[in-house]
Amino acid sequence: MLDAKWVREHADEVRDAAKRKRMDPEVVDGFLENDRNHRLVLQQVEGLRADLKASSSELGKMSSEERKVALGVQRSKKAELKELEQQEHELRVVVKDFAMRLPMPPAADVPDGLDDGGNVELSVSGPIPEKDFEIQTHDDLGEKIGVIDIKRGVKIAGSRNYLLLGDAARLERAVLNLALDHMMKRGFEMVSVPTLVNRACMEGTGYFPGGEEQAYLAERDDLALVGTSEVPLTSIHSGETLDFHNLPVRRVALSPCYRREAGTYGKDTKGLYRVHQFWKVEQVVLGPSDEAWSLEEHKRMLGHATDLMNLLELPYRVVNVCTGDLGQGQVQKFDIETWMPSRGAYGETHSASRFHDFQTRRLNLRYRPEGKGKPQFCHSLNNTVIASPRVLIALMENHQLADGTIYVPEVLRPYLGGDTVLRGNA
RNA sequence: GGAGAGAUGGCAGAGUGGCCGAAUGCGGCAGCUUGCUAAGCUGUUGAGCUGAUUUGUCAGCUCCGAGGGUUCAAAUCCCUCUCUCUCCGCCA
Repeated sequence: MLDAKWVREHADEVRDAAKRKRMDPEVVDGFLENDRNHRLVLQQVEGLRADLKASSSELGKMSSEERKVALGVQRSKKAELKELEQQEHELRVVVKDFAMRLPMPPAADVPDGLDDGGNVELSVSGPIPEKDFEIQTHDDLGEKIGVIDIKRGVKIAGSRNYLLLGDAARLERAVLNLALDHMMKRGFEMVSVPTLVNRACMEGTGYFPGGEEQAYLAERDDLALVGTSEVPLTSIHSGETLDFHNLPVRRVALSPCYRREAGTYGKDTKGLYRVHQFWKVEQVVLGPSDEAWSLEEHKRMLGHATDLMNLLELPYRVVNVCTGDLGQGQVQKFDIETWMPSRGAYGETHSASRFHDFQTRRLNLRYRPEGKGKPQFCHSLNNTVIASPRVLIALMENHQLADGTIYVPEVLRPYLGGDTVLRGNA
C-alpha cells in the first residue's frame, strides 16, 4: 500500500509505475477520484458531527421543557447525518479497494521490460558443466535409480505431485538443513511458522487481493495455505510498534509451500520444476524506514543465497528483474537462476525482493525511531535461501557422474552421513 | 464439540448511558535533588484521519478486540464475528 497523501501529490509517478509494471493505470485515477469525493463527504460528516455533539452535550443540562424542543432539532440533523455517513462509508470501502491495488513504483535501476524476457543479467557464476556423457534429466535418472516417483505422486494427489524416496528424500532434507544452519550462522533466528493463515496475512503481504487463484483456500475457516513462509514471517509483528533497538529483525523459516499454479497448464509439465507442494527455506528481514539501509540489506540477503549456491558448487546467474515481471508491491527484485541441463537453460530458483513499506503499511507494522520521533513503517525484504525439489534438479543434473550416480558437494556430506556419492536404489 | 468468563492506553487495572480519550499504579521521557542506600520529588508521556498553516503548530473528527444496531447522547445497552481463559469431551 502507498501513503494516500503521497499518491495525491505524485499521481503521475504512480500512473507511470502502473504502466511499467503492465498494470492498468486506471486504478490510479479510480483511487484519486474516489479519494477526493470521500474527503469531501468526510468533511461534511465531521462538521455535522461536531455540531451535533456540541448541542447534544447541552441537552444533559436542560430542563425537560427545553429538552423537548431541542430533541426535535437533533432528530432531523441526525437523519441528515445518517445519510451522509452511509455515503462516507461506501466511498471509504471503494477508496480502500483501489488503494490496495496501487502499484509500488519500481526503483530507478529496474530495467523496463514486458516479461521475464526483459530481465537483465547482472552476474554469472561457475562454468556450465561440460561432460563427456549424456546428462540424464533428473526425472529420468530419479525414476531409474528409484528415488523419484512422479506417477504414484500423481495417483495420490493429482498432477504436479511427486514422491521422493531414499536418497532423493535424504538429499532434500540435507540441503534444507544445510540452508537453515547457513542462515543461523549469519545471525538469523529460525522460526517455525503456521502455513495455514488468515486473510489479513495474505492481504498484508500483498498476495490478496489478486492472488486468490494461486492459493489453496480452506474456505470453511476462511484460511489460506501459504505459497511461501514469507507470509507468516512478515506478518509476525503486524499491528505492533517495534522498538528501534530491536531492528533489524532477521528471521529464517523452513516450511512447506503450496501453489495452485493456475494458468500454467502445459507449462513445465515434465519433472519436478513446477509442482504444487514444495519445501522452502526463506529469509525475511524487517528494518528501519531507510532507503540506503534497505538497499544494502537487499544485497546482503542476495549474498546469503549466492554464498550457499557456491557452497553447493552449482552454476548460476543473477538477473535484475524487469518492470513487467515485478509484482505489485515490489520495488526491486533480483532472481537467482540456476543452470539446469535438462532445460538447457537457467531456471529460477531464488527471488530476492525489497518492498519499501508496501507490506508494512498493509500490516500496520511500525517501529519507534530513536529519540522522540513518531512511529514509522518498517521496510521489509525477503529472499529464498533454498527451495526443493527445484534445487534437486540442479544438484542431480549438474553433479551427475558418468555411471549415473550423483556427486555430493563437500558441504552436504555431514548431512548425509559422510556419503560422497548417492546411487539411489540402483 | 459442550458449558461458562472475559477482551480498556507500552504493561497492570478502574470505569454499567452525558462530567470519559478514559482514574490509579508501573514503565518511558525531561528536570530537580543526591545522606530517606541505583532512592526521593516535580512535570510529562497513545494512535489515526481531515482541514488550515507564518511548517512552530492550530482546529475538528475517529479509535476502549472487529463490524453492525438502539439512543438526542455508548467504553458502558443489544446483535454478529474474532480471539483469550476455566471446566468437560475428543485427540497427534
